[in-house]
Amino acid sequence: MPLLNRPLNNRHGLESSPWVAGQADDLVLFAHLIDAGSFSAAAERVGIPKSTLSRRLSALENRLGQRLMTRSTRRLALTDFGERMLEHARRLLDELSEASALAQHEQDQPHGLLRVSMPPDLTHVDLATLLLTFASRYPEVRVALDVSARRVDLLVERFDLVVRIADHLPDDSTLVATKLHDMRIHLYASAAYLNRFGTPKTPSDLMAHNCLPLIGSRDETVAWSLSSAVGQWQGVPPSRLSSNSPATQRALAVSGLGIVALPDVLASECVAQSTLIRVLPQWSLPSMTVWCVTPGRRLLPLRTKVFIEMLRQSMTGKPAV
Amino acid sequence: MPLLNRPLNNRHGLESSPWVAGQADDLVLFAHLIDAGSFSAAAERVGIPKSTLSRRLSALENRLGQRLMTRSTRRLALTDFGERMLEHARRLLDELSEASALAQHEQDQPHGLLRVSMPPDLTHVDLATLLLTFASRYPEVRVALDVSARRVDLLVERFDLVVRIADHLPDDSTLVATKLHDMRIHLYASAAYLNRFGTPKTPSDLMAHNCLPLIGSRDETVAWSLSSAVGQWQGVPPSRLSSNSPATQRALAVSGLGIVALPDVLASECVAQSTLIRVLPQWSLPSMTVWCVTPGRRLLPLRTKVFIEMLRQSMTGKPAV
DNA sequence: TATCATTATTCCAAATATGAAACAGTGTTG
DNA sequence: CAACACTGTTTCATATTTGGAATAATGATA
Repeated sequence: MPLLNRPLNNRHGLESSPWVAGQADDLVLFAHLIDAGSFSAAAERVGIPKSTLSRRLSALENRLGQRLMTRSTRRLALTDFGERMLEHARRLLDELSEASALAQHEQDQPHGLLRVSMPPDLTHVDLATLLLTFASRYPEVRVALDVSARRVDLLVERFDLVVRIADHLPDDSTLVATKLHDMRIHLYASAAYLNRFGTPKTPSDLMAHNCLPLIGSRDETVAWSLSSAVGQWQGVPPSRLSSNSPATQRALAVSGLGIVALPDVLASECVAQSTLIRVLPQWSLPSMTVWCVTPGRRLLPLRTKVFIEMLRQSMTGKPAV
Repeated sequence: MPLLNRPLNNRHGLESSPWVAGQADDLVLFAHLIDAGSFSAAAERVGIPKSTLSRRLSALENRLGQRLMTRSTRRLALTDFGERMLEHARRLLDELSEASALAQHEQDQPHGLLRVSMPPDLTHVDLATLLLTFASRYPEVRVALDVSARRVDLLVERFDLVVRIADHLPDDSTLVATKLHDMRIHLYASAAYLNRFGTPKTPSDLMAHNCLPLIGSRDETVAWSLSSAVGQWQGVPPSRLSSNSPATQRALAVSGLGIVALPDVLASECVAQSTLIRVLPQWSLPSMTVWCVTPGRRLLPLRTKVFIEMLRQSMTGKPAV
């Protein structure tokens, strides 16, 4: 082991004392022992057998090179060395308790700063209401919401949660993608458009229509894959206008510019207002999935868990799986 | 388990957080990890394989219920929870370092208060010189010397060291008696006495002399058991004066009041000055042993070890066995 | 003074943690 | 842009630690 290129950024400037396995734990046990007054009492309080407690304190004394206390079977008397060591042990115990309390509180009550990134296309989620409800239900959580189409880096920007929309997400080793919602996608057009250009009866009829396809990340026009109980059809829809924003597509379709593929949730409002009409109602496109990307599935901050749950409910109307 | 009579003398008034094995240690490891900047560096600095470090930090996070940091293979980024936890972890590490430093210093340099109890009979040890030398050689040690004949309780009075004189010491499980020195005991009288009453030629002649026997703890006169190459003799010496203090006995003998049994070390000075003369020089009494009683043989404070060594040398002129 | 209730320690099979090497993934470099 | 150097994690035989029962020992009690 080269001593020369040893890292020098020690916080204390001094060579740090060598790590000894169990040292901190045993000192804490020592504090517990003295507080309890006897090995038996301390063992019970702490929840370990007294044999273990006895062995570990002997080991501690051996490592320290001195006795911490003189033990008769009936009485424990601190050595003066033990008395001085006890001060440190007590501070260790206190600090440990505070740390545990912090972890406990952290698990009990969601709080802290929740950093979320969302694509702008997620317009069918009523963000305003969602955030308002969230804020009133979890007053200790502040939310930093980033709405952008860019592919943010969860790690360097410290996001707790990134919402993505895609049919399939590349598997990342450190990140975990959870399915939030499956968006059923169907074709829609405005009544004005259909009156003018006619209503397609079969998928192949689409080739004679104006379509408003989604364009992918590399400007390629994505083909439409239609499927129904009858069979499948695939083709690149003829288009003169395309967009990478479903919200924009919807607006274009409402204006009567063509046939568009939209998630039901995004279209439902327009359908209710009759500004859009479903086209080829027996046929549907492959559903898109709303993903929720987090750093690891387990051990998420509580604020993240409750936010995800609220998102899921607002999108599906149902509680978690 | 009865919850009712649970001990209530918890220092915090609160129910103490449950003990988790390894928790304190792992938090310290966490502090080391962040200080080092990476698992590999921390593992090397701390002296454990990185696999162990990785496993233990995962376990810690599981117990805490949250991630402390997001790890890509190239970068470690603290969670904000981790950031808050780090404060506690750092304080734990600092406290542990101070405790280790205390133990280290304690082993390097004898210091502290040395509590010694001695019987007053140990007059042949030049205590003044001994203590003076000790004080100058180990300036960080203060000495509390208790000179008394009473049988002090090492444990409750917190003595580091009790010197006892006896032929045999009862075995105590928690205490340890080390042999410091064997005192040869012979008979002595003053020239004036021998001139007046004659010099005994055989042990039985003693029965016609004035003897100054030692009296035991219950005022019983202790019989003299004489032994020589020729044989053995035992008898209760006739006496009109007795004492429980060898120093007093010696003074009485010097004054010509009778024949006394004295350790050689106690008599040698008087013999050199011819104030005492050895009687029945072929015969000797069972030797008495100077014992050194300590709480346990190993893990004594350094001050105790060095004091015992100095005591041994001052009594025998030789270093330790 | 002898007995008793309770204490700390020791023993050893069973559970647990360890660590060298293999693995899988990431940012950098020529 | 591909090979590289180094990262954190996993694997699995090995070594260590654990804990229930037995032991040894003490102070209080009758």
